[in-house]
Amino acid sequence: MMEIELPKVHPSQQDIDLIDILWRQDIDLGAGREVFDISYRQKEVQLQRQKELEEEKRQQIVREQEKALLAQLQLDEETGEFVPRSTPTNNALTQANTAPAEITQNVAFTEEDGDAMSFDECMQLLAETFPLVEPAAAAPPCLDPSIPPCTDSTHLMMPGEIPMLTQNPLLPGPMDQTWMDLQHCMNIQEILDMSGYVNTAQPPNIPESNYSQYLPKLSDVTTGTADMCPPEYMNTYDGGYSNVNQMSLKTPDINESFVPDEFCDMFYPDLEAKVNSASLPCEDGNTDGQIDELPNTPLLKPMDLHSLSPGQFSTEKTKDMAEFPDSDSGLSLDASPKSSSPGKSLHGDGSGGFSDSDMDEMESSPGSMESDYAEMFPLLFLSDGPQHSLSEKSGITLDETDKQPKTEQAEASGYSKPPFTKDKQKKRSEARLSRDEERARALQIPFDVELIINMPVDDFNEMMAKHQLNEAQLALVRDIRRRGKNKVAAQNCRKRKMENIMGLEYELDSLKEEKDRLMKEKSKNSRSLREMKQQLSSLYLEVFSMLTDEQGKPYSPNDYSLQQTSDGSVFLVPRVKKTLAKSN
DNA sequence: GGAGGTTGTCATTCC
DNA sequence: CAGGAATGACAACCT
Repeated sequence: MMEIELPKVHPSQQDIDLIDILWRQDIDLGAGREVFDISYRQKEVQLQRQKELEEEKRQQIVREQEKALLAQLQLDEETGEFVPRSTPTNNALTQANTAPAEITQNVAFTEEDGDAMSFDECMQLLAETFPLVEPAAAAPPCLDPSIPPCTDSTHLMMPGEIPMLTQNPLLPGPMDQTWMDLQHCMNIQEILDMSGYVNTAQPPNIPESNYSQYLPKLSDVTTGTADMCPPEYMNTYDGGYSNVNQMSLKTPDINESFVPDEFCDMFYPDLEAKVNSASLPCEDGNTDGQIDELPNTPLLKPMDLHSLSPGQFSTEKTKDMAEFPDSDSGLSLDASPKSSSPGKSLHGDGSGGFSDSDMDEMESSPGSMESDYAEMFPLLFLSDGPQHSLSEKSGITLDETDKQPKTEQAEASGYSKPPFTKDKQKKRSEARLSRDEERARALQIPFDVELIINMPVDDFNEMMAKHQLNEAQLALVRDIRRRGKNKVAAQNCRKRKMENIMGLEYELDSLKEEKDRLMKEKSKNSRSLREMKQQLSSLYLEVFSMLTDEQGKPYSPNDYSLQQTSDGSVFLVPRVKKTLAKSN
């Protein structure tokens, strides 16, 4: 389309230019919209949320696992029914990993063996002792899918069969915590693979690197934000998950792991989500790849190539000085819009002062000051070998100044795309940048503004010392540097602020979802517990109905209760005696 | 023409 | 102490 309108003088060269321009426009467009377009931000946020959701679910799986394990152990400590063997914590954890049937087998009355157990306690014991009665009691073996379901055998001990779950979940540091979480996740994956829930093993997600931690330059701001998760935000979540994990270890919770359906609900969808989102890191990689594919911008502007000798500053320079008396002596005071207005020029005559809009006009007019100045005030700096090496040494790249002439060239030659908002803003930005450039030129400062801003301070000072600038020039150069630094800082600050806001919004959403999830889980557990109690109650009564004394009379559940000793045998204990023992 | 967003700049604080 | 990052506030500009 566009080529038709072009004079086909040098088709090949034009094609190349066109490709280059379009390519740059694409790059600019992509980067600009990523940073500034709210819809793109939201997409990025959604992407990030998806990833965080996976992370959360993965942590949730680990949490559930640890909860399920420690719930049993905690149950011991709270009720005193199950006396943990005098083993180290690891052994206790190992025991906790065994099936509930084994736990039942380990049941031993404490020193209060003679004490009465509550009805619920008895029923719980019964439920675990006679798992055939109701499915809920048989469910615990499904707690850990890696363990073959324990049937009616009450004398099976498999302490060493579950090595992966014997790891101490309390980990020393955040890195180790993250790594162990990943290991847990992998283990769960393997478990599910073995149990046939998942077909393919999913490699563990590589811990997300904090892309946002490295945002020192505007170019990074505009290009490196495919992953928009703010670092503070990510760190907060990392820490938060670690905390939750450790806190969950102290939370006894039996019910949620007892129901096989729930088990499947908890694990399978998450892993599925994991599989579905496995391509996310690749996207990041692509983004990075794009960044990497960006051409290494030359250190110097094309304009710089026309460097002239210092001696070429001649009468034209003075004429130009007269034309642009906005040379505000380099005082930062003059940088204020008021002082830059014609009427308030420090020079007082107001004849040559120009406002920002004036400068915009001058900048936007074709063949205007930009090129004129380039000819009139070539950068002396470039004729200076040492400084060049300095800039190379410091790795300074003048991206904006490198791109700017290209864009102008494209616009001038009719290649320009439709006027995007971003373009206008970019133009405005360039115009603002040019304000300092104009001042620098007006004061005959022989350095590029970008160089002044981006140069390391040592090199900058060296350069200042080498070129004997007057006070006004020195002040202006320092102001330009300060403003340039501050401009980038302000951009970063705003970006950070936006990321913080988005992160907080996401955190709020996550907390709401977590609350809903916990509420549902609570009601589900309550329902399950209620059903279990009913089943155990009926079982208890059924057992009592089968017990008779010497005369063949049935025992009354009101007068007797069932208790189980450490060797698994069940005794009928009179309730009166229990009450008395308790009172003691 | 006014509201809201964007950007640059200044002042200030902190590291 | 200088340099610079961070940030609130303000103004100019744009949509």
